[in-house]
Amino acid sequence: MIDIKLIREQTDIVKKGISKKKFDCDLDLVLQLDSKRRKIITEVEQIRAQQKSANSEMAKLPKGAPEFLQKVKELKELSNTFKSLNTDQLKIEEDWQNALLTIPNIPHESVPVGDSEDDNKEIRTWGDIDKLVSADAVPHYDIPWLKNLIDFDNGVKVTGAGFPFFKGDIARLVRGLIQFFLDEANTSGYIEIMPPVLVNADSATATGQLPDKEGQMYYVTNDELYLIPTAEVPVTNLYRDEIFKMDELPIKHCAYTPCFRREAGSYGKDVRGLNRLHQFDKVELVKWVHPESSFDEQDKMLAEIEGLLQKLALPYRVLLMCSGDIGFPHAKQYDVEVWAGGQKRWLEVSSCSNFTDFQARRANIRFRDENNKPRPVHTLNGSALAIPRVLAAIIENNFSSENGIQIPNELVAILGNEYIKML
RNA sequence: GGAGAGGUGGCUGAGCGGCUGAAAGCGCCUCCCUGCUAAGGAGGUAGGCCCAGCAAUGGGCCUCGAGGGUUCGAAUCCCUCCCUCUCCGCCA
Repeated sequence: MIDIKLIREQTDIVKKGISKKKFDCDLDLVLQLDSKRRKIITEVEQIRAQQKSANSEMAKLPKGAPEFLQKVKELKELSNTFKSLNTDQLKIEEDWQNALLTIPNIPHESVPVGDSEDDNKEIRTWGDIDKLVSADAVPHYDIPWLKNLIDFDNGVKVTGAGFPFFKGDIARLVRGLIQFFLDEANTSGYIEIMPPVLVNADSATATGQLPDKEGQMYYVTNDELYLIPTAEVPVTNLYRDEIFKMDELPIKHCAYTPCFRREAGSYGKDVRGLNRLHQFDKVELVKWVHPESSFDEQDKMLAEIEGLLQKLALPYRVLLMCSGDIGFPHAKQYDVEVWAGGQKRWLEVSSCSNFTDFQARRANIRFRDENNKPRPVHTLNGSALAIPRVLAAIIENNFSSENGIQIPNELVAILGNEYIKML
């Protein structure tokens, strides 16, 4: 969430910031509830202070003495006043909190203003689409013999649409990609984590999935747990309620997890084959950094992500997302899209985001600054990378009807074979 | 899943209705002493919120797993939930 003091003291800046995003929220309501809240807190505290001092006077009197009983009577009245005021206070604070939770993060000044994905800014491309991509390229879902190795039909039977089985060399390739991405992250100094894939509502709220994306997560009603849509959720929450020493920052973690997304309402042409699954594998990078360095740290992370695609020789482009297209908790976001030569389109394989202090405030993750005072850290994360679309790009870009699919050099060392042959 | 025990500050652990935001010890920080180290001495060491102030800071309120309840008053009594430990059962 945004610092309430910032909302109070620099209302115009905050208002201007959130108006660049596309989320419905009512800043005036927050401010109105905030002043009601502060007013009632002052009243309640006055009563409380009276109660406390009368109480300690009474404690010195002999029990049952007339003066004692007199005090009890006096305190009874104070107590009743307190209780009714306190009820009002709790209600106001709850409303205030809920209103505040619906306010999105403010976009950074470097974020282009825009309404939709059409306003995103392409900041660079890498690789030669004609040179790096096979001339035989076809969409991966149009390669008949691959249906045995990427088995959607049995996925439908066993679970439902969007839950394929990977088999044989494709299963091995998926495993190889996970290992390659984790190894690269380790080399860059990210400590590896294997987190739980179910989280509670507190965790989902802290990272911003709740209340914003409630309907996008699978929910286990019996135990009131959510299946994670990304490793970001459990990994960021690892340090919920922690206070770091300044010299402990930056903290860097990587994690592989399956990710679960209901993708409600996103039917259409983009969902074919591997392009959009309900369950997919992803390696995620998460960093906790000093507020002053977070945008530099974000650029470093982006470079690490790009390095992965370069090593796999997959052409890609980097987009700087516009204010209307970045997420609820985001201050700045880059998307990295790989070229899928068969479909002849870009597929998003990574999102590299700076949440500034927005998540840290919700999750109560802080560090001690120069004056030893706790302050929220900045949190960042980035996919490195989402596997199925990388897989799609490898299949499509490296395909030849003669040799099958050529495995990128970096993965040959892990998997042993250079090609996935036609069955 | 069943039976019992328990959840207090960075840690160990006392308190079991008012004088306890919390004894004592450990750890950590500052200072003193000291040829160095060790030992010793003095003090300090949770977080949040509200008010005043440009700020340093000061005043107040809240927090003893979470949420309810009893009471003028709860870390302390009662209820519900969560978690940990021990034993039994079950099981990768």
